[in-house]
Amino acid sequence: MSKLTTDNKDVKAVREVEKTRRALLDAGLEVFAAEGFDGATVEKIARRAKVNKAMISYHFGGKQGLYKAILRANFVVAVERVQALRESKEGAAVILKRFIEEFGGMVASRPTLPTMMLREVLSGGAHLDEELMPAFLSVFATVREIISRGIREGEFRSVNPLMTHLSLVGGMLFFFATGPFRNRLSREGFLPTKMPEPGDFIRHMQDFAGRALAAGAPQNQGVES
Amino acid sequence: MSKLTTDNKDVKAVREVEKTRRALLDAGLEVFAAEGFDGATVEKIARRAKVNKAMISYHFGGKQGLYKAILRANFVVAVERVQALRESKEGAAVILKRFIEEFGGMVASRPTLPTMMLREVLSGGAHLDEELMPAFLSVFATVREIISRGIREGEFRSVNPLMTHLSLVGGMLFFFATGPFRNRLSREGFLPTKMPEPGDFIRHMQDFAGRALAAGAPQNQGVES
DNA sequence: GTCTATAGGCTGATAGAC
DNA sequence: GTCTATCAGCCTATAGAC
Repeated sequence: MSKLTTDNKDVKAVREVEKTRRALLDAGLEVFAAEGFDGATVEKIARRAKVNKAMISYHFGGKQGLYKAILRANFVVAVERVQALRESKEGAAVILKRFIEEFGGMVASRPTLPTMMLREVLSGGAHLDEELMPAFLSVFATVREIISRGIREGEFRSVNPLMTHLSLVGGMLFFFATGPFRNRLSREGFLPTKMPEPGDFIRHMQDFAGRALAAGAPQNQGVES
Repeated sequence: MSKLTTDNKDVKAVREVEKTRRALLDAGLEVFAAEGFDGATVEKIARRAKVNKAMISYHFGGKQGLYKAILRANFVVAVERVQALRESKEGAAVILKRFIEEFGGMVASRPTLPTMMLREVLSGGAHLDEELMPAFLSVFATVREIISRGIREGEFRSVNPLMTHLSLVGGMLFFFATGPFRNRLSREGFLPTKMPEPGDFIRHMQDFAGRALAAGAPQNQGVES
């Protein structure tokens, strides 16, 4: 930041700085996900990051700045991974399965991300500015596009892409975001069932969506009302 | 509260009291849903209820007391409606459809309730004590029971009831809780599609789940990996 | 039961030393 | 870049008058 040229001393300094920035981004993701923007305190984040709390203002311009930086940093990778699916030449059904799998993989490395996304949507996107909103929406738009293409090409039956995408993404966000809650219930004996693993749910969702979207008349829907 | 016998003057007074209590419960539901427990302030709630903010402590023992009272008041009706489904003698497929419909109807009268439920789950049930937890869980348990019964009686294929219930309830909570966000997007021109009505989504979900759970092999799943 | 005024605690931000 | 000390603002809760 200080000079245009970079000597060895600067490199070392930059590395140190990046370390505290990274620590704050990681700790903030955890705490914001667990307690929400208002529930989280800068002191708790700093403590978890093992960094002085004044560093939050110094590096990110305050609590809100850190929050937005966290969203930005995590969305970038999410958007890139999903965007790649758009260019696949395979059938829509295959791409949809792969999207569900990608989503699960993304979550595996950052389990708290779906919680942040869900909180953000619940608040009406209160912290999404003109820069973040497009990235946020592009993930959703991709799903709708896959579905539309599947309908056009005859692989899927004629469903409403928006509602289908909402039930799909909603179900997945819910599953992953509520993991901690299920664990608590299991620990306290409220849920006797054995807990499903992320991989189990991925397969469940692929199967569930695949059958729900398959072209052709249903074989058995019980009763038609 | 003051006497065991009740004369006319008391009746009138009780009515007045119930009015402010009710106003606070209603206003609190809105504000807590929109901003979360930590984001909401007692002053904002009192202002919306057109009541003095000291009344929150007087009637509910504070912010937290009001919050729990809101959860309790709303869960009672939800649990009762869902519980009734449990005793139905009809087939599981029909009951499941009816549950989805009931859920939609419940939300129609209180659109902010799913948001509160979702926030509660995201926080790991931070505000659910020994009294509220069973009510909260009974709604979820009912869905699992319907699914299990459908499998046992051969109407549904052999799915994992917990994961199925999560994708179902998650999808619905997500749809209803994100209504305000979708409206914002639509207003700002980010979502060109026309907005789906609650009734549209109910039908979509009934169809979606019905096909996904139908017994028998799928007709077209694209590719089996 | 309702309202006003105020106490008391906590939180985010920053000035200034190193 | 990092840390300590401090401050100003906001928020919940309540004492006390009506």
